[in-house]
Amino acid sequence: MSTIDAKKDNTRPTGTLGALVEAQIEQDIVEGRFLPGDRLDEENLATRLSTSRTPIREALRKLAANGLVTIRPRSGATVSRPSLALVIDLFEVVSELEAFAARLAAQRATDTQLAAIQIAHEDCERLSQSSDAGAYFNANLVFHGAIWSASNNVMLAEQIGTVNKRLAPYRRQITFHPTRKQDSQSEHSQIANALANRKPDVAEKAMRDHVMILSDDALQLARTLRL
Amino acid sequence: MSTIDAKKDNTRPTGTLGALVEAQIEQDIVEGRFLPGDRLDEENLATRLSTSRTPIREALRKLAANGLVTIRPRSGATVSRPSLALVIDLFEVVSELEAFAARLAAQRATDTQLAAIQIAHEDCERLSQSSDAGAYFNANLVFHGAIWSASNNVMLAEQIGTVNKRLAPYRRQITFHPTRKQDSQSEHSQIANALANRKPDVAEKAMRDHVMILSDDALQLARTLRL
DNA sequence: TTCGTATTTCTTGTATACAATAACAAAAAT
DNA sequence: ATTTTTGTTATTGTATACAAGAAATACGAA
Repeated sequence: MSTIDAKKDNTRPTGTLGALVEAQIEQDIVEGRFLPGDRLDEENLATRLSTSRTPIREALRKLAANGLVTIRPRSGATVSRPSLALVIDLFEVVSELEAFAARLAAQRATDTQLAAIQIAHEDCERLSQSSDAGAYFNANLVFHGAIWSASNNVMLAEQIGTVNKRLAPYRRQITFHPTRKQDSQSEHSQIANALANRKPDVAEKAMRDHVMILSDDALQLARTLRL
Repeated sequence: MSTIDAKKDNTRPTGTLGALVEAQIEQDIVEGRFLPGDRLDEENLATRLSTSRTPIREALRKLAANGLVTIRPRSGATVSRPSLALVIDLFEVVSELEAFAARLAAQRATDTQLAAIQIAHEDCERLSQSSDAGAYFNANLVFHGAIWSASNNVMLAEQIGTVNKRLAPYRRQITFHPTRKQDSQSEHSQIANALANRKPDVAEKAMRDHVMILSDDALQLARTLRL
């Protein structure tokens, strides 16, 4: 995610310590080193990142505003653990947003952007054969991110990024399953095709279906894994 | 907004001072007492709200995460003043989200929820005649909020709320214009009708058109007013 | 043993002190 | 007069100290 997600945040990425701390904790959550429900002890984090509690607190508050962290007053912060109902809602929202991004991309993407999508798609194809699950996961993100970006709507891309971070733990699980990779790639092909031919309706529907299938599988997996 | 927007935030509304401060500043921005571009001096706010800088800073960081405030490192916080391009993008996103909410509401709203929408619509009708612009603005929010809520997707309602807060200064301007009220009400009628008859496609399209018209007018007004 | 209660400890919330840097102003040079 | 440079001021960023409350533990009673 880090590569494509150079989102123009409202606080410059570099410069202040708090921003670095925030980025660090966010990465730890999104990349699965902190799991949903994990306690985020301020002093603990402060010593681990060798700062005081102040930047930690500010980072945690910002992450809470984005939904990645849940703060119970006077009782501490934990990695958010949304109920199944909320996860379903989040997937529903993101499928609609990504579908809209696909539609816009079909209408507005520059040829360069379309080419980037195509390349990302081919990378996915290639890596779907390989055994490097992590690499495939990243390539997958690049493909989706190329489409968000090609929508040429900055706020839309930002929103999708935010929601997806909250879903990262669940998306991760499913993308790593080998059986899903096959189907996923064929769905990607349909999307890439529709975009290349600039068919907004087709692209939108293909993307919505793709994310909804992903959602169903992720939720089923989450249930069996008692996640 | 405050009435319908009892959103289940990740930090309890009451209890901590920081949360109160945040709510206060957010209100000041959304309700137009702080304008886009206004400087938000920490010490200033601290004395005005009779606390120390610490809760102020935490509140500002959270508001920045939601996009309402922009923080330039070592240079202070201001009320966000998105470029015209970004405002267009935001309207595009919110029109799609609200359209989706209308679709879901047509599919899933309980009869009680549909009744609430109907009542909110009638309140709008009544107040559109009156000269109390503020009251009409609020009734308008209640109508829209009733639909978000009737989508029965908590995350969708939350997202729409967040984006709308960022657009509040622009939406405010246009809703207050008398000529717009007429058209707006007829559009509301179409939406309310589609929902009452549970026609998802019609409701979705009516809502999207409604918000897009609002967007166009708001942007045109913003241009003439050099907002 | 188990439940309830009181006490203790530990973590968070708030205030303040200090350090660093950006904005501002004044002065000098072109 | 304008621009550059330098010094001053003011505001933010970070660390720490203290207060208040929640969680954990130990103790006592049933």
